[in-house]
Amino acid sequence: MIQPFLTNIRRYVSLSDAARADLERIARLRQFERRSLVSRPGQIAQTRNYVVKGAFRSYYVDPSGKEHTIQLSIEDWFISDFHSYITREPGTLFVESVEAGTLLQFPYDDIEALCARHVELSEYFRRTTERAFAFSRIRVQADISKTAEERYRAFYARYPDIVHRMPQYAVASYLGMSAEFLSKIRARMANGK
Amino acid sequence: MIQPFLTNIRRYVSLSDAARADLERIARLRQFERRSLVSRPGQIAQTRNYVVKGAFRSYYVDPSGKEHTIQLSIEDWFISDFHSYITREPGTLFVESVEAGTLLQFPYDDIEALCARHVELSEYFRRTTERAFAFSRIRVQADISKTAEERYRAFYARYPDIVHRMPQYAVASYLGMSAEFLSKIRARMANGK
DNA sequence: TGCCTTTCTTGAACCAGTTCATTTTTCCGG
DNA sequence: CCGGAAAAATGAACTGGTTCAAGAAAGGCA
Repeated sequence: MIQPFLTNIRRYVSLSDAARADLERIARLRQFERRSLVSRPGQIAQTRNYVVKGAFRSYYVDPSGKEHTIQLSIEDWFISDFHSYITREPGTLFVESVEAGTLLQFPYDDIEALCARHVELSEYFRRTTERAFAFSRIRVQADISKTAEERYRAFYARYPDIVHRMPQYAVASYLGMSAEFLSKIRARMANGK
Repeated sequence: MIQPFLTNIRRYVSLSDAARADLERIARLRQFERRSLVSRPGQIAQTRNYVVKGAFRSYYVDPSGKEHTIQLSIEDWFISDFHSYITREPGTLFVESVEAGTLLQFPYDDIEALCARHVELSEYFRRTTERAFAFSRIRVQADISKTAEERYRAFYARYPDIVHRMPQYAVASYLGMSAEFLSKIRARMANGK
């Protein structure tokens, strides 16, 4: 079950047997039913979560009660309240399974200890986080001068599987528009384009 | 001149003499006049840039010619076209000095070699990037349900020095509003609040 | 110091996307 | 495979912020 994650790591660094054994020792495999909570606001996110199977999302409920989707993740991605995980402060996000699925969970303290012990793990997380950060910035930059329709089209073209597996209102709020407006965009697209 | 950067590093890891010496060897100190370019779209960002002195900003010029400020940095922060630096692809941002200032520049290949050689450097960049990523997400999340005026008030309360040192249109586009609208917000605030 | 370019201000018209309310469709659990 | 609840669609009224245009102030440099 840990194989896909090891494959992911090997795309960035070469993994020693010692590091692999240590990772297997700290990893916890956890199953989630459809629509169940991985973590909720107020709790400190204890683990980094790698998606082995399923579809997950994180969202923020603002003071007025509106939901804002922060992240959408399927197989071979991570999902968590990352700010809470990093700062060790109570979180602000709901993390939930959209479908039934499985997460590989890695506790914070264990990961920190392993990064200090194995350079390649430190390097793996350094590089992947640098990439994630760089790509999140490019995404913001690309979206900044797009209309809502252009954002949806671009997202659909790049991640059709995510669009199909997530509820439409989650996609809408991820793309920064109301559910109603996304519905109208889709209606427009279904007709004469 | 490299001292402030070393102090920054020591907030996260303990730095060996060997690593310190290696860092000093690869660092390049470079001066910039007011309003000069650090890098421009089309070029690959060759270095990580630490601000020793001055005020810098990066911005994107979209297809319609509109400027969007991506980052505002003063002393003890970094500034670069990070996506270009990480992916080694041609950049999309202008990086320029707002005031005369000095950057400490670290070439990509040298940093990669040093991170492989010294775990503490890998750990320093891993931790700081994780934090930067976590805080950038929290900022997006906090701003998502704020009006333009609330975003400006929050930014001004947290970074008054940045607001004073940067041109107002740069702050406006960093906060995702037009320069005209920020001007109106400030007029409103100057009057009966 | 004074000039000239850049930045900031102000006002009016406009619009992309929201909000609210209702109806229709989908889909899941029993 | 059916009943009910959640999700999606649709329409009408509205609004926070943009755009355009033009004048006032600021501030760097000769």
